Amino acid sequence: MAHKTISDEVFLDKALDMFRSRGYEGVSLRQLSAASGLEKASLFYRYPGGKNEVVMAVVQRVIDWFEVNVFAPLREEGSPQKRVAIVAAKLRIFYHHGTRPCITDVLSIAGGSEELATTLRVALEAWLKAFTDVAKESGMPLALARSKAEEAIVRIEGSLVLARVLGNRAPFLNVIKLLPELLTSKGERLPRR
Amino acid sequence: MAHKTISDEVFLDKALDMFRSRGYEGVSLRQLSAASGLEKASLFYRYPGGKNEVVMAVVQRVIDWFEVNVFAPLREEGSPQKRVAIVAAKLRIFYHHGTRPCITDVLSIAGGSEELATTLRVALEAWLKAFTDVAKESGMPLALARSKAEEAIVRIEGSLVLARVLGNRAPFLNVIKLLPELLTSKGERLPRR
DNA sequence: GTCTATATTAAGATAGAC
DNA sequence: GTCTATCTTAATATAGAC
Repeated sequence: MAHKTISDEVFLDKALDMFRSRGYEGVSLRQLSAASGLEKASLFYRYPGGKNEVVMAVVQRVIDWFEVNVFAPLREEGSPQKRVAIVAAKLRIFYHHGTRPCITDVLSIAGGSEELATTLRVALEAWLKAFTDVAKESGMPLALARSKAEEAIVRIEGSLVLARVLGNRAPFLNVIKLLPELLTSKGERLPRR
Repeated sequence: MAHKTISDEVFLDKALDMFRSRGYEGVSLRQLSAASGLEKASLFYRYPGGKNEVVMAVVQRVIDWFEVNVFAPLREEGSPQKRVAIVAAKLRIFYHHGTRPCITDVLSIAGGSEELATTLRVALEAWLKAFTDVAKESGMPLALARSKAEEAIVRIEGSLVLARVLGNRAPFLNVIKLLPELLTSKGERLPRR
């Protein structure tokens, strides 16, 4: 086999793992080439925009994953508590139980394109809105729901930083466990509209 | 003036600002040269170990700042609440009211030396210990004090990530404001030993 | 659609003049 | 103690063979 190939999905998963641990500036096309088995020229054939186009495809794949595994389940039937618990389990897996950084954190460090920064901002705002909506539905007034959603994401992001620096996953696992009680009011539940 | 010069303090402050916003891989010696007005060869004269030695000097300067402005004030006389409030104000300034990232977050992204990673871990553990000690002194049992200290740092780090991605400093300013009540028990105070 | 080969620019780093 | 000049390697990117 003189020529090697690799599916876009497998390639982007490898690229995701590299970008989320080393950042935009920390991943070179040579490294992407070595990890995928494809020559650099082949990467340019698939992604004519070069590294920026690769990282944008990676981020879009993450956004799609969040839509399916986080945003959609939060809109399903069932009690808000139950929906949040399901999503918490998904997030635990996405972050490999705290052993993988958040790509939004790592890629938001300057170096990437304006397009990348904007996409990350929009994606994080969507996450914030999804958490706010479920908290509101559990019975909280909007301002409180928004505040709890912020606190939840702040604590997920912050605990992943601690996990990376200290090698201690406990704070992350703790936040994931607390997520249902953090995001849903324990009082009376409002009927779903 | 054919030759230019710059004090170590001013140079390291410029370097700190660059490293905390762009990360280790995102700052080149050429950029450090341009920002300081010194040629690359002059930087190697001052820091023979190259970029790693520069970043280690930057980190040591931050550690020294924390010793003077965070750790020492937390050991002073006065109520724990008051001491934490003083330190909170210092931290607000260090992070430029939420407009500058945490260097521990940014530099812990892979790319730097093992020495750098170890130094960041030790520094963050010292911060955790300082917060744990003041929380314990305010009357909490050790396990609770440690948990509150973790939560405080998690929320500082996480809110700085949100500030960077969303351009919204409110969550950071909120955590800084909450710091005294987060880290000190509101009940009876134990007498200082 | 992947390859080899190459172009161009920038990276980290050093030698030696002043 | 800073400079100019240079070295070596690696970065992004493209041309053209297969």
